[in-house]
Amino acid sequence: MMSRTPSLKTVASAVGVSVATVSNAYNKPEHLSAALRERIFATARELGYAGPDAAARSLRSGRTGAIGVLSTTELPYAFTDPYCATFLAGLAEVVEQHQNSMLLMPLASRISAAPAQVQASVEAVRNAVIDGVVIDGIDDGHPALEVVINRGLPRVRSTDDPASRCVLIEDQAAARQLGAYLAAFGHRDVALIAASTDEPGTIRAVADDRTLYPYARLRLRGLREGLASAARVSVIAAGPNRAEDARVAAGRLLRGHPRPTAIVATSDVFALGVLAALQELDLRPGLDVSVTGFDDIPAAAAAGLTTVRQPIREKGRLMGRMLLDPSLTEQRIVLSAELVTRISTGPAPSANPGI
Amino acid sequence: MMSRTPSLKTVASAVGVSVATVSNAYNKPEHLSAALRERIFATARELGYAGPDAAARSLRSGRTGAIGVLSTTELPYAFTDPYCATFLAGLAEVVEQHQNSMLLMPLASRISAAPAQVQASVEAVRNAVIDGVVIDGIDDGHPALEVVINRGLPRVRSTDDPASRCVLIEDQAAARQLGAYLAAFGHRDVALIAASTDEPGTIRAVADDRTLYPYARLRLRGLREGLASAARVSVIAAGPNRAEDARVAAGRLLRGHPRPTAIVATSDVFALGVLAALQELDLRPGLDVSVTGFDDIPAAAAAGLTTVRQPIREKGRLMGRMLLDPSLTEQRIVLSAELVTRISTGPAPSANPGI
DNA sequence: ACCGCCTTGTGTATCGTTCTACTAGAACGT
DNA sequence: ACGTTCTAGTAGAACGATACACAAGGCGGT
Repeated sequence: MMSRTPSLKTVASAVGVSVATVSNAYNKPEHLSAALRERIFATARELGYAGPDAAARSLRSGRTGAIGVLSTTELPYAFTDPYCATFLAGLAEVVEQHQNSMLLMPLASRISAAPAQVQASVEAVRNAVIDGVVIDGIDDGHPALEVVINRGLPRVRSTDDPASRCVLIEDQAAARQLGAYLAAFGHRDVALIAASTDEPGTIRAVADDRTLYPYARLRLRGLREGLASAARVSVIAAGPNRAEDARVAAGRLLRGHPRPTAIVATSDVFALGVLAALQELDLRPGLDVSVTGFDDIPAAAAAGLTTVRQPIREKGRLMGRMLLDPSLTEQRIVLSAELVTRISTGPAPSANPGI
Repeated sequence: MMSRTPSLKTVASAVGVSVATVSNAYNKPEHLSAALRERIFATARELGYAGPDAAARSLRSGRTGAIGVLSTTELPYAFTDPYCATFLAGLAEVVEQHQNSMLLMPLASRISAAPAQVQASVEAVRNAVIDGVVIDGIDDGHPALEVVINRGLPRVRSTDDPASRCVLIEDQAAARQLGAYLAAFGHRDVALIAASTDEPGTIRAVADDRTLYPYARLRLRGLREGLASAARVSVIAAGPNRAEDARVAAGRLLRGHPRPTAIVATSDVFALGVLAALQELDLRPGLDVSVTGFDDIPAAAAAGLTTVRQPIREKGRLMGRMLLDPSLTEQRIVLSAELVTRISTGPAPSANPGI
């Protein structure tokens, strides 16, 4: 009886009008008489026609009503990572206001490690039916980014790039301030626990910053500038942003000799792991060892963590607006970050009690 | 020079082969010689061709590589609400494994209140270029759900429905157990703070359960069954799931007379708000007033909250697999929930000290 | 020489819309 | 009567790919 799923044509011939008219009934209701429009909708309902096909409509009209999201945080962790969840929430506000949907695409950040996964994310971007992309923290040259550029999709990045519109947070400047603050407290031996594209669970000292996530890299640079020659910085790459990895990494650092007097983490999530490690060893944050984070997630205040506050949600909102709100024409917006000092930092312990 | 964005045809004529061959180069690389394939890719790169157009491909092939997500939790809160974030994380695991993307669509849960918003979400579902939909907690009859059904999209629901595949959690049974547990403790006057489709900030006593979210409704029913005739239940609808609203609602309840001996919340997020209200009034949870939640989010354990543990992440995973993994053929899966008793509950205070 | 089969590649119909340009007729002012 | 403008609707060409059936050539077996 029913010959496949009905299309515009089916409805058109059932009603006895042209396909264009049926199309207009859905898209320009004011361009045809109310009577006919109702007749069309009635027949459509009767035939079980659910409105114009989405793919065909996108193909012909060139619009899709969805924007893509590409983030360093791997999909399953995006929702539980406080930074990323806040960012997405800000973005979602704007997406909702503009009656769009958001397409989250899987992304392999670990370029070197998993070629098949990288290929998968390239495919995902290639096949994504979207009007534009918000790109949070992907390195220049990432194949998925290349596809976005090649496709000519409007894009907004959170990484400085003269070829793209972008929303930046003054990461590096804030980290510099943090470095100066620690230097003033007399810290001479600082360890940085940095998020990297290594497998979760990986913990290794690194000399260069190549495997670090872009944001971690900026923070390391800023920290070095702020500390200047006051302190030596050792860098531990500890996989993506999981508290557990930071706890283990900090445990090793704290048992090592000489013990760093300050541990800087590239995120609050990491810093909370560091605090856990201190507690296990009965060390007092701010007195025995200073600890700092980044982001100022809600849990940071509760833990008394010195950190750098960033307008994460606002960043999400602005990136969304750059894509969806034509009245926002800026090419490049810089948001400032702010050092928030709490009890987890203090003067470096004066001397090594062991000597 | 360059005549628009290049298409398959452009590349085909540049290389001197048919369009079908270029298409094959991308989709069935093994069906043509390596030499030719390379030549095609080289030319494509040269012309700035970014691979087959996503919309056209979806139209012709009928596949899109994305699944839709429809949730009662409004988009901006989806990421910060612990229940929803966990659910999405589980779903995302599976989506990533199957190399799909996920399309989050805005949804107005408040059917009655905002016709324009409802219309917007209907449009979003209509225009969504997806292969299937995961639907979490939407009521039968919601217009957006109707569109999904009409479009004939494969769907998985978390609400019992003989016409759809579904993954259920034994909400009601667990709530019944909770009711019996409270009854055994001698509670005679129980207040339920329930998530509703009211505006955030709304707090009102309700007689019927019509405005409650579907999950809240089930929990109320179970609770009533478990308490049976042992206690009277008053229901407060407190808007969507925000701790702050529950704090205010609980404050009113606790200052009222007679004061309920137990406050049941339809989620842990709510319950944490209730605990905050107790603290403000110097009341001791489990001694002066018993408090229970639902979900067993991480913060619940820390707060000593009696709650019902649900396999939220697993539910997300299973719903994803039902859509994407052909080897999972069940039509209906029921997951069990478990009562977790902690210090926030105890015997009802023996008598009203005022008398 | 002949058959079948594999490999590599080709034409072309088709997916279901929206867009552009156009028309028939009514309404209207002069 | 005539030109203009408006309304309600139409015809047919895109949009950019993939599916399907088929063809040319090489090659091995009998």
